[in-house]
Amino acid sequence: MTTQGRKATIFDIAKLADSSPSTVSAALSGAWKKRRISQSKVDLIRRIAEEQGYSTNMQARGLRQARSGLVGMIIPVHDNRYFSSMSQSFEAFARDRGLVPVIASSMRDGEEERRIVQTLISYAVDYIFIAGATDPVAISELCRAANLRHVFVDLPGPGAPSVISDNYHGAAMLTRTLLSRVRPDPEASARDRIYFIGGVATDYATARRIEGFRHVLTEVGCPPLPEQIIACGYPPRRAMKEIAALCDRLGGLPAGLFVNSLTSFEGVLGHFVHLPLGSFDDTVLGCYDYDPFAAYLHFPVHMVRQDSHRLIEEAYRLIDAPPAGALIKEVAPRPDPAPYDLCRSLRRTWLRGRSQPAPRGLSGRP
Amino acid sequence: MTTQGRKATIFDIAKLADSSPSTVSAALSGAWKKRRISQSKVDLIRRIAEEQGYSTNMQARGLRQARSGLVGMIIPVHDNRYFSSMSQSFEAFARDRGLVPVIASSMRDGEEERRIVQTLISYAVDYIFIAGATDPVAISELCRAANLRHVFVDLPGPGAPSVISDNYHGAAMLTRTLLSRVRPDPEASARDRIYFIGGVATDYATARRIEGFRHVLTEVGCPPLPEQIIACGYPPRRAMKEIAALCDRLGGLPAGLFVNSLTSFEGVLGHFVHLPLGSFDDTVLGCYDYDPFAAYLHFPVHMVRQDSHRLIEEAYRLIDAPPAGALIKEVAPRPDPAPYDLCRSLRRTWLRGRSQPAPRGLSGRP
DNA sequence: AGTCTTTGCACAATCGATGTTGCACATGAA
DNA sequence: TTCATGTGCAACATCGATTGTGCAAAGACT
Repeated sequence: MTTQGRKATIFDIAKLADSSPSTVSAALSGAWKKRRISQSKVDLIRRIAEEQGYSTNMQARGLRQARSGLVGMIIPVHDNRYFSSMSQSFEAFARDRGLVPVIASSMRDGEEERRIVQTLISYAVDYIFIAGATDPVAISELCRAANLRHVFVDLPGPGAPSVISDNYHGAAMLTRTLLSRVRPDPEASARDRIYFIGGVATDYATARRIEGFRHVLTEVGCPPLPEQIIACGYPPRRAMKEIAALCDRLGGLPAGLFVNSLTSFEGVLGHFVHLPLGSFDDTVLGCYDYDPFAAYLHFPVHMVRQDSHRLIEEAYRLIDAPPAGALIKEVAPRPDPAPYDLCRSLRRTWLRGRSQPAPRGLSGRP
Repeated sequence: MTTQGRKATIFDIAKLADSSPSTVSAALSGAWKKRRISQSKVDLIRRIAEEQGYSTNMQARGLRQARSGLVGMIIPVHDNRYFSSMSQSFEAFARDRGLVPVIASSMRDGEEERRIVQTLISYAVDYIFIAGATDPVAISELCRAANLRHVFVDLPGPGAPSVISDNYHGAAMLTRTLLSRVRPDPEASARDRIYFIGGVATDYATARRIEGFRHVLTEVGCPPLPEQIIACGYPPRRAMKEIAALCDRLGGLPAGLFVNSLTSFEGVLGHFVHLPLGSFDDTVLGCYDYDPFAAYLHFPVHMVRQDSHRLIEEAYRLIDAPPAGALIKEVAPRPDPAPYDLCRSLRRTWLRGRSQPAPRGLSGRP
């Protein structure tokens, strides 16, 4: 390509091809059949464009077409396996459609979230996904005003379709798993109960999980006391503080812990580092969300694996065929059974002592 | 705002303010002092714009100004703590500058990477960061042709500044840590050695880490044999296969394992699940990269913590004051000591049996 | 040959914002 | 009163693509 200062435009190509800008545009955009441009001219123009390293100026195209080819997605944070897996799927599906994904994190700040929506509107994104919305009502309003298609993921919102995990049944499932290792007893002391920690009680997802948690405990005759539910927000630091306070109150770790999210789990872990050895032996842990590393901690953790890929897939489906109202589509999560068994067996071995060390590293399930 | 079909433009605002589009533009863009627009007119225009829910059409502005306010970043994958932390920092710095971050993942596919660069160019991004580039030479060429500022991160490239981790010394440090638990012995059997696994040997970062690894081993009189270095690529699956094959060859796990990245570590873990109990007792693990959950696995892992925030900070610095050539700025990583001690002590306790269980959950360092 | 149709393309308006230019009016000095 | 100097703003060209319209030339048909 001619190493000029500026990028080539359709005008430059037109001059070189002895043709007009509109013809060049049609030839390169694929509209040439409709516009009856001859095959030979198209070939010529394509060759020259190639030589010149031409590429469409998307700002100009977008301005003219009142679209941008961008699709936005808002997530609370990037550095979290659940949301980063969503980003990965979101991006893959966007590329399949020839769209460019723009992913922004709100840090769970409602104002930041609104600013991001405004910005995306300014850039004329074709539609947006909002995952884990902090202020869904405001978002819906902004989008409606700008006539912008949108779908809520993970946390539902009004005035637009939502795709969410089946939090109620997922939580019930996890609670039952925890109960399989904690004998339910209505007379149990505070320390012998299961505690729910993390999340915001007014958030739909957290609320539904708490309902599931409560339902199962009630079912076995041990309805949770108010203090068994500690919805202290999502940031790791909060969970760390709360778990520390809880341990102080109880004189030790409780019999079971239902952690509401990976970020809260990070905080719980942050406290565990400070605990004396053996502290975890009589505690059973569950986490709503999956992380491949968290699944292999030095103490067993039951995890609920949300299918972020399917969440995103369904979200695209809803964007393509927008239903009228604020439909909510639920996607079932599944448990991740392997780690616990592994870890429990491991511990048993360690406790048994190493009289007959197993051969290192040869394959074979425990 | 008047609930029309379309969004308000400066023309609409001009009409309502009994003024002209250029005046509205100047009033809203902040250039009004330079253009001698009266304060009263500015106030009027601002009020009306607010009422109408006006927001600048960034495509039009970008077209006119030949800039977009977008900044791009390419990373290999989203769902990896190292890169997602980078995204987080990248985004924060971008917002500080009033720019909109566009983050894309290449899946370590050179062709995809080039397509992404082309796309970003089409959208007239102001500059781009490339983290963990797969084909840095091609990227530099594309950017130069489009006259696009760029910086390489994590993996250096030609023709532009680079910010990378001090892989050589980081790897040397990690190797020395591993050696503190594996007696170096020139006569050691294949199984009693330390193996390096993961990464691409021709990648700069991996190459430097291998150099550091080799240097330290050579220093203690045990230069690594060729088969001790298994640069099998980044995908988890590859590492899983290789570690399985290695275990089969050796009749068990080796004495030490230097894992080149988190993704490879995921693969290693994937194999460990299939191993019999007690397999890890005589193996010391190290991983170049940090993940908060991976730091607390059920067996000890030494981790090198790269300072992704500083990497990005330095990258922005280099973008702002672009040096002439292909300068390389190195940022020191640091070890993450806590987990190993914790885990080792934990194990000791478990092995000792539970004659006197520690009080659960009360604070106090091990 | 004359009319009609089809082919192949160029022209010009348009998207919304920016920034240069110039004009009308006001104020102050001579 | 006249000229110089400011002030406040509108007109217009521009960015690079898309798209509705029009118009020659070539071929088809009577």
